[in-house]
Amino acid sequence: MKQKITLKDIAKELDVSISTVSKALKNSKEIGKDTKDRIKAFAKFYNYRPNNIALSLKNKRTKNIGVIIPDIVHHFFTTVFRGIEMYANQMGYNVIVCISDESFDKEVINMEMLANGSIDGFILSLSAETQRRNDFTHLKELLDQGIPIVLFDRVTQDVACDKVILNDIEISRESVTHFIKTGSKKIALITTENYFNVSESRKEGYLKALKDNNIPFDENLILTLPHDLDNTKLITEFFQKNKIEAVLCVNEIFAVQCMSVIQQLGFKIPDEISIIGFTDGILSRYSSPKLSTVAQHGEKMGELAAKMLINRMESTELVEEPFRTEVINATLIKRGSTIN
Amino acid sequence: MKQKITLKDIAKELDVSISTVSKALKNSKEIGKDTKDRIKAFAKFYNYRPNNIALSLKNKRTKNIGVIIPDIVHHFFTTVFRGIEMYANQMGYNVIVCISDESFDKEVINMEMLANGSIDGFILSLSAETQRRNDFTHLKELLDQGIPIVLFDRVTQDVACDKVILNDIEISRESVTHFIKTGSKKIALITTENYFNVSESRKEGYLKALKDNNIPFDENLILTLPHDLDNTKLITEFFQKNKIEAVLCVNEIFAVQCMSVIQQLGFKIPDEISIIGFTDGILSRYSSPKLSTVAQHGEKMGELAAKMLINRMESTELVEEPFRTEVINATLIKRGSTIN
DNA sequence: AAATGTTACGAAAACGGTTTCGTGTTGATA
DNA sequence: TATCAACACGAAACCGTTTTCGTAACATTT
Repeated sequence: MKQKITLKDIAKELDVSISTVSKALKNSKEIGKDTKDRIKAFAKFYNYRPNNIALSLKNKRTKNIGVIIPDIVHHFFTTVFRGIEMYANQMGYNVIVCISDESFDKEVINMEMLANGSIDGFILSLSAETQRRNDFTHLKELLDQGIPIVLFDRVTQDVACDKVILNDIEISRESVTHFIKTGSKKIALITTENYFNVSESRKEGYLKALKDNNIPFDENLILTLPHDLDNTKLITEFFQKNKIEAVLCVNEIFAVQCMSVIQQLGFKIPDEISIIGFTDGILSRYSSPKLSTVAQHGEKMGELAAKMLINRMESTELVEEPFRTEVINATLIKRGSTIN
Repeated sequence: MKQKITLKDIAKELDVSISTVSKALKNSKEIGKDTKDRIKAFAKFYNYRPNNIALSLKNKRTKNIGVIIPDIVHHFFTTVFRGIEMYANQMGYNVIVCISDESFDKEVINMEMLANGSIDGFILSLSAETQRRNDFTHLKELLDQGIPIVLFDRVTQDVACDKVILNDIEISRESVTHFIKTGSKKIALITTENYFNVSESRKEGYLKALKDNNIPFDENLILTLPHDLDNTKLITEFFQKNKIEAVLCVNEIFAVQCMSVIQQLGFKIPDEISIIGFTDGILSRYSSPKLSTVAQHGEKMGELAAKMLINRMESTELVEEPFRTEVINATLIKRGSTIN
């Protein structure tokens, strides 16, 4: 077993001081040419690499970013993560991921663990439970300790930090408007319980589009589904009870479930019923017909979040720049489940 | 801004030495009761937490695990990762993820970065390019430096370390046997280019099942598809040219693409053509009919990998235990795309 | 009273780097 | 020849812990 070589080893071997070795390897002009050459050659031969931990301790920065996401087995978060990882890596940062699993406690514990020196900053999307409890003291404390945070997608107004969000209101307004333009009037919304601010925003856009086009709002055309269950029955009843011409779903799972039900009931997609979902994932792309959907550009979102965080971490300004909230523009991808 | 408090701060404030503080907080009986109480109270009040970096430097272990996966936007890897994260977290480890993006260079660079002190061990699945090049010197060097590695799924015999794999051969034999038992004879295999040892294994199981049942192997019934393209045309031709009664696909994307094509061509699933895919992901569960598929139990695989790694890292044995290769038993989930 | 043991704490080294400052040896200048 | 930079390098502090070892003060034993 070849042990990793340290400055001390090199120093001893070449009979110079540790500081000389350190300086030589950084090409300091304090050190004479021959000494430098000797040291460099030796270091290269033994494949010397400085110890990251020692550097972190000395420099008081780790070049690690902490990412906390509610769920990794989820297309949107996965793409955001990929965006973060790519940009961070490119900038010489590593990414430590923790999964909060939608739990407040896990979110808190993970963040506190990482905050004790393991990372220089956080990127996170709030867990469902955190949003429900509306308790953000853990975030505030970390910010207070000078650890920068960037929130994405599931954010809150209650903490002052950088944020990246989707223009949920606007894009769902646009989607519903598309339904209306293509002749639908009875437009349904299938959503989740509303402690998610994103569901809330999507509903807001839905209502706005109706209002803009003088279509009366019908409470019965909104279906709220629990997460992760087989909702086939509820959806079937929903479509049997109501004469629906178009439906906006807040995620792609609901959307494909709808498609199945609708086809089962004998309606033609998109001629009789149009569908738009959220998240341009694998389901949307491989369903038949292919699902029209709102692309959330997760990768772009992750990249932007990472960029904002790294910017702030590396900023040398004495006065802190004001916090920004950046908006990623979602786009409506029109495929086979809508009349285009 | 509240700066994090250190042992030194406490020592100065309470007018004792740093060592006394350290010992008091660890409840050492070297320290008198009152001193201990004073220090503990103070530490608690100021919410003292030891600095992870300093601990890492001192203890020569980081409690971090490096995970290198080829692609995160991929159901199987995502579930494996979740398994790793859950177990690691539970054991007090954090997880640093790097995405190799199927690139040899990224795999090498990322591993070397992390190996310089950032992590205590690796869990990885080889990138496609690494498998193609058959170059594993980076792995061997790290092992040689005493850094433990656990390979999962995409492994190689060329490096001596712990491994976790799926019983690919057996499960695809089982799947094809199921086709045969339910009356199919003309059984196709849709696979990827074979530098993936997993594809290779699945093909082997396929062949074995045919042989066991005295069904002659027909080269024409194997379709090799490039990755990530729209393969609809190729698949359509394939089904038009050959009279096929059942098809095994090495992933779920191929499987749903097949389903679409088959339905388009007017065949009934599963009555005229049966399908089995690999990966029990979102696609399989929400297709119609629901896809019969091979569940790879990624989470279990990840958990096992993490367990093996942590075991080895924490082992105090002087003689190293021999390397093990553990096999995760995949299961065939029979749903609507097969006759059951 | 001397020897010994116990208690309660501090000094210092160590982990692996970076960086500031000091200094002995040159060679050039006045 | 005395003075002074410039050069080339080393000593030591520092980052925040843990841990070994030393020791002053007091108590106990013989």
